[in-house]
Amino acid sequence: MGGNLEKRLEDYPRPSVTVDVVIFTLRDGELQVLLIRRKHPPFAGMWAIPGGFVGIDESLEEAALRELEEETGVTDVYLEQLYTFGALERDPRGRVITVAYFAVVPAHAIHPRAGDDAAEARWWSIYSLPPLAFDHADILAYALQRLRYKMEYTAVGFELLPETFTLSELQAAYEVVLGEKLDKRNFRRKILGAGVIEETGAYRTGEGRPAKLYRFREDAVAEVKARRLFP
Amino acid sequence: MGGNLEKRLEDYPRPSVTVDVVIFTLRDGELQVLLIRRKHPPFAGMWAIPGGFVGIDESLEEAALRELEEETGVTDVYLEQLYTFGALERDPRGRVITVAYFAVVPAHAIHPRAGDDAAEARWWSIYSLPPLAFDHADILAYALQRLRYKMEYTAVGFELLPETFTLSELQAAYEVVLGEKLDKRNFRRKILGAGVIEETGAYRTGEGRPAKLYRFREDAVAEVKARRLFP
DNA sequence: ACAAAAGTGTTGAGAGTACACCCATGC
DNA sequence: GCATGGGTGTACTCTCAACACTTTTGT
Repeated sequence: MGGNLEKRLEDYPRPSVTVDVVIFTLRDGELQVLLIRRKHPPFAGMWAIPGGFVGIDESLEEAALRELEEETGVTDVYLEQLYTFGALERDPRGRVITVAYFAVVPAHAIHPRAGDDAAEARWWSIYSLPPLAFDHADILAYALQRLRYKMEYTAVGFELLPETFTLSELQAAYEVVLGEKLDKRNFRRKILGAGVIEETGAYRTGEGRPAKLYRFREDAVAEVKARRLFP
Repeated sequence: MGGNLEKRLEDYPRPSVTVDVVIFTLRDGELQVLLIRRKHPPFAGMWAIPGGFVGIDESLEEAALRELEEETGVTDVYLEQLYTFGALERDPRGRVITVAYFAVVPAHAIHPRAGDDAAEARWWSIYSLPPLAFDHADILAYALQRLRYKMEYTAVGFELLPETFTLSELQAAYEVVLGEKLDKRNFRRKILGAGVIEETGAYRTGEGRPAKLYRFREDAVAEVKARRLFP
């Protein structure tokens, strides 16, 4: 800001501020989101994106991480600010601005749990969502669009997988999120050529020929060299 | 949100919320931003990004448009939400969260004017900025990065120019923002091939051969067909 | 031996990049 | 007629996309 003040902060009416965290994972071969069922009005009994009020002594990111930890028990995952929604009538109780985040977590190592204010918490396929409270359908749609975009141009995809994985598993993850089939040879060439993964030396056995296991290289700079519309 | 409540909104401490608008234009062959000099503490006398408190009865976008109009007198320009900054100590007066926007305006048709709370308002080259109040240097750096990115993959560049322009003027605008020289023949081929501009039929005369004037085609869908990192 | 999944190369098309000269006007 | 900026084409390289068979294991 830089605005009008010789008045004090308290002289201006203040809105309430919340964070909402759209949590994505890969489960049962589908892209899924974690939703909670609201215990209290407004929209009691309806499904919603997990979130809550920003404490006066915590930053936005701290608030988002706290909500994420409360709902899933996980820390140290991919979290990114999405957008801030501030329409006047988005909350019937009054003026509430929400800062939306999105998180990408690996399906294993998660124990979703209902918070104090949630009657229930569960994963939903992005293709069969229930009606959502507030403007949460808009938020979710926007988050999904952003995730797909990020998947194409960055390395977020790896956040969906366990630490080691086979190339077929990686390809399947990309196919699910992007919603399209990919060519196996082209996929392998491109991923290996990008130099963002490395062999662990181990193999995964099962039906058919054993597959090499790979891991994501933390030091890899996943450069996005996209063709530009202009010049 | 979806959080904890049977309590009322008023039971939670509320932060103050502001909007800040980074306003870019092209002037004197340079990319410039509009800054205001603060009249009141904190940071009185220091330069800052224009902004102010969000009214309790206006949406975030309405607040940003209002600030933009107050500072420049322009309406109907490119405006996009940038990021929300919410670190605890960013404002010495207390807890203030700011939703940053960035705007791109054509240099003509602007009369910058100081608002009530600003002693002065003027354009600054992005290459020689004064020290800024609050965390405004961070906000500005982020806005610049986003503008450059958008320039490459979308048609925001046209927002910097008047309604009609020559291809050389357009190329110069791109070169200034991107900070690199572009090849004339390649630039022309690509722009014309994209089908986003059309001839007006008129010419601009001056020194040398007259240049065809073009206008941006409103109906043009500036498709961003970028090469993807993955697959 | 057979089922199942892993792994592997080549070719044609399209886009990007580099590069140098002629054209139309004003003075 | 000359200075000034406007306008034009071609060759090489690289990336993308399409496509089918061999290899290794478990049963």
